[in-house]
Amino acid sequence: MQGNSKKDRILRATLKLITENGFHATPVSMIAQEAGVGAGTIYRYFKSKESIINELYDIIMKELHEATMANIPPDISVRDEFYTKWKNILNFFITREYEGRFISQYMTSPYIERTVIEETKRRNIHLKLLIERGISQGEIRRVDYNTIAVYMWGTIKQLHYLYVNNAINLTEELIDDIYSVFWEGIRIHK
Amino acid sequence: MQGNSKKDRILRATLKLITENGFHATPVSMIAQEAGVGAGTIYRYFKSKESIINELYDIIMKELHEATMANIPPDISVRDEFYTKWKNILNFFITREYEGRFISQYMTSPYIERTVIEETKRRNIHLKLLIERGISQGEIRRVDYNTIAVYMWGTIKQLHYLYVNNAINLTEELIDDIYSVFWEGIRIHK
Amino acid sequence: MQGNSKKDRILRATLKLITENGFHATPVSMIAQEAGVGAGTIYRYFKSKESIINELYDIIMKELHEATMANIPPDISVRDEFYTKWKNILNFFITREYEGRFISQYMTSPYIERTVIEETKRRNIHLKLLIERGISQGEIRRVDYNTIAVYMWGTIKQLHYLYVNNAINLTEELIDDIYSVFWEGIRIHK
Amino acid sequence: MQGNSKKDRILRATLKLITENGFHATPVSMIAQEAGVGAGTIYRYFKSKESIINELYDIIMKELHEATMANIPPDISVRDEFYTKWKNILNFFITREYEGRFISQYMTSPYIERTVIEETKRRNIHLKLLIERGISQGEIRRVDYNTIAVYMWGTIKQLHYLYVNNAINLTEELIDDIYSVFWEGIRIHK
DNA sequence: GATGAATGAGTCTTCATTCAT
DNA sequence: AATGAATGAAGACTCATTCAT
Repeated sequence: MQGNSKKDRILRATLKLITENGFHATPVSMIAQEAGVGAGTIYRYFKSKESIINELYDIIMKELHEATMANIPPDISVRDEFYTKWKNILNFFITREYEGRFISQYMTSPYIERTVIEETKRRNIHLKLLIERGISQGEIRRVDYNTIAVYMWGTIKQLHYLYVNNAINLTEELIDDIYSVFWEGIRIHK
Repeated sequence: MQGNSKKDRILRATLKLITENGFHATPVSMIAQEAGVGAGTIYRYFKSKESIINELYDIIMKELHEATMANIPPDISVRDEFYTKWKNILNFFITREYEGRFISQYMTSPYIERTVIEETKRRNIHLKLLIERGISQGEIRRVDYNTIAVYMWGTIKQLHYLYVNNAINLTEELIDDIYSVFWEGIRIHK
Repeated sequence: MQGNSKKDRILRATLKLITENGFHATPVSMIAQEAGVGAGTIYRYFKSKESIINELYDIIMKELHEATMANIPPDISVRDEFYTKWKNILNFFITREYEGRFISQYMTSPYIERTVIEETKRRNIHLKLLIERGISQGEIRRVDYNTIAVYMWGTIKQLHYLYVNNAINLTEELIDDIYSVFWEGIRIHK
Repeated sequence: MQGNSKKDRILRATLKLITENGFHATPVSMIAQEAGVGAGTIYRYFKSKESIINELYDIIMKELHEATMANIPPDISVRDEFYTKWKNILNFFITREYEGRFISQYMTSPYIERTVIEETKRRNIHLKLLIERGISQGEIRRVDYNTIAVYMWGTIKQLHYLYVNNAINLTEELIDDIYSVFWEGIRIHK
């Protein structure tokens, strides 16, 4: 999606316009114009307007996954791995403006095919492993995988929601304050 | 909205259909049919299709607020007040199927007038007071209000998201497990 | 139409609103409100919205006719009768703002039943008699009745058109200048 | 507007239907059908239904102006220039059935943008020059420009009105009779 | 008689998608 | 492969008219 192929330009145009205006306020003709292609051309690369969204969602979720896994050396501690991954995801949402808002908007939308739920689960396996490692190493309490997932994603999505609606000032202090509750909540207090 | 007036029937029909199909996949004519009124009748009670949503959102947020404040005796402990309110909100999301999904979908939508953000802030004042009480009574750590807000809402919204997408089995154990992380994360470990 | 009966109030409201806004920009409900009656009440007095127009047209044309015949003593000269009647009509158009504009707007409209053409002809008989008298008395040239009619009405309607569109400044000089062309054009130059 | 382009066909269809039925009794779908195009196609060429009218009015007024100026050799006499132009305009109204009725109907309508009034004034400059020439050459009396304008247009519009309503039989005799009153009224009787 | 809430047919307009070039 | 003109189905909304009260 970083390239300059027609398909990439269509995807980027869709991401930008749909994030800014919403799905129904973005006609295909507008996407075509922003992408610098003919309206008909879009239908060479995508079956329908909806399918652009689905492909976009898939790409962005892959990118999010990659970003999540960055800076995790093989010998990283449980504590650091949790922190690094949480921060990786948060950074993705905050720094990649369009992508972050796009995920928020379309995660709950009826346009996204329901297969992505499965896909997401599959991509979260690394988290399951991390939890198991944390428990077996006596670093964290014996909490459910879903519990961790709820906290990892729930905090980030809510933070992001407040951020894009200008309801909060996103300082390092606040971010660390928020993370600390999560970590204090799951770690074993020795 | 529980009544049988035409207006109530329109609101209920809109809530159901829009939650199930989305705003743009729900023609006004369909709302009229579900409500058992003529299409034109809708415009006696609402300025536009969009304004139905806005009124609906307002009503539901009021109901959510009321539900949040239930079962809070004056002499309740900080610990119990946190738990009760969190459970109240979660219960509202889980048991009021349409209302919960509606809030999730439209919280981020462009249809909702931006004044509701302020309204929401205003309604959350009780949470601010609770936090202050918890801190002054030495029950919880000195955490930011926004941190608490992120956890209260973030966990519930994510739980709800997984629930309506059938990604989790919502047992009492899981719910308590999830809540415990929050509470362990903010309470002072004596 | 000067009275205070419901019917009169409906007619007056229609005249005002329709002249200012046009037929299609004036809903029946607006007429009802202006008249201070219920919308349904209008249908006790008129078969349809269109029929209000037709009745209105009929009333106004009668009033115009009466105004036309004012100040004509039995022994008036041909010259004075022409002048007085022309001025009478012009005055009606200019001083009765709504009525004048109403006639202009609806004379050519498809809402007016075509029977009024006959009615108008019938009402113009006095003009035919005047012409005949003028010719037999050697005051005016032997011109066709239709010619006179074209001038009487054409000049007034065009003057009125320019007047309501603020295209001219309607001074006594201009009015007399205009009339003089007509009179000089038909009188016998002795 | 004589061509066979889609735009021309839309303009011609609108002229015909709107003249026969009136603006509000002519749905866009009907125009599309008469023009042999899809309803949506109309909006490629015109911003709105109203804008078709405005463009139409502009085109027709240009054509009327051209027709008015026909057959006027540079050395034409004042008398002949008056007559030729008057006849040119009358012929346009009579022979171009739709155009004539369209002008009559929409000259006073609220759909026509008010800028056209100015445009019309501008186009009538040639008449001003003719009057000045007539006065300086001692051919016509010192009458106001507006007086002449009232007669030129007033007579034609009234004649046309009676003609399209079948109230008169438009013979050459009548036409000349009518014109003679105007000319006798303004010329200097030597 | 009077009302005005209710209706639903009818209108303009948008826009995803097609297809001739 | 690429285009963009053309389409027409579909949608929000208005309003003349009806009818139960």
